[in-house]
Amino acid sequence: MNNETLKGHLDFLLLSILANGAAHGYAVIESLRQRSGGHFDLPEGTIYPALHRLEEQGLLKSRWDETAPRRRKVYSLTAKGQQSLSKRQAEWLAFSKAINATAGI
Amino acid sequence: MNNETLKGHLDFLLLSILANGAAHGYAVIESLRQRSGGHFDLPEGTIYPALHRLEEQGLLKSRWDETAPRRRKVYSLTAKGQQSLSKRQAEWLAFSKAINATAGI
DNA sequence: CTTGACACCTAGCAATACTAGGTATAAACT
DNA sequence: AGTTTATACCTAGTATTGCTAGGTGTCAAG
Repeated sequence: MNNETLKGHLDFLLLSILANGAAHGYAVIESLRQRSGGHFDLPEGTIYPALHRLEEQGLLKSRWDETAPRRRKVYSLTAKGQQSLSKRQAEWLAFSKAINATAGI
Repeated sequence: MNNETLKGHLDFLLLSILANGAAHGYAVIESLRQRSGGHFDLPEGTIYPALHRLEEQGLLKSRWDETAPRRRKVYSLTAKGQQSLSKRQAEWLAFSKAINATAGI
């Protein structure tokens, strides 16, 4: 909720969302909310800078969709982004396993 | 590893460790390493400030053990800490579930 | 014609794990 | 005897990052 638990995991979520197909920022927010069952209801000030970061790192690429009624910046995974996603998924599984083991769950 | 994935989850781990019995800081580091299967090999500069923070918040209490060959500051859970642990465990379960759902795992 | 949903953006804040340094004792090795 | 290693504590400063709080603009609905 209002704590810092998401830190370091947001990029993984964004890459996961975009692995299911290109999407613009606002739609990413909506997907995050729906697919997490309402758990991840994140403000724009969180998502947009994160998308910019990932693009700057070469994990995402974007294009402006001018055909839509409103201007939209559509993001999609690069090959490097796909690679990073696989790596991050493995890291997440190891991380959550380690937490569970440590916490005795 | 070297990323920020631990952020916001360390307190939960520390409370979990100390729920199994009082321990001093150096032993907590050792427990974290062992119980996580080597995944959490955390530097002292991470653990000591975190323990101080938790004590300041009233989740831990400490006493100096002078009987040991070297001086040791032994931490144990308070009632408030026990409560917080239960809450954090539920939050962790919800969080990891939400991540898995979002990532499609 | 104003409210709300859509759709983008950024400067600064707050929190936190970590780096890099420090002190000190006991055991083990050379 | 002297040096290294493991034990055991500490803190000032750094870097990253999610978020707050503001801003701009379009379009549909009331």
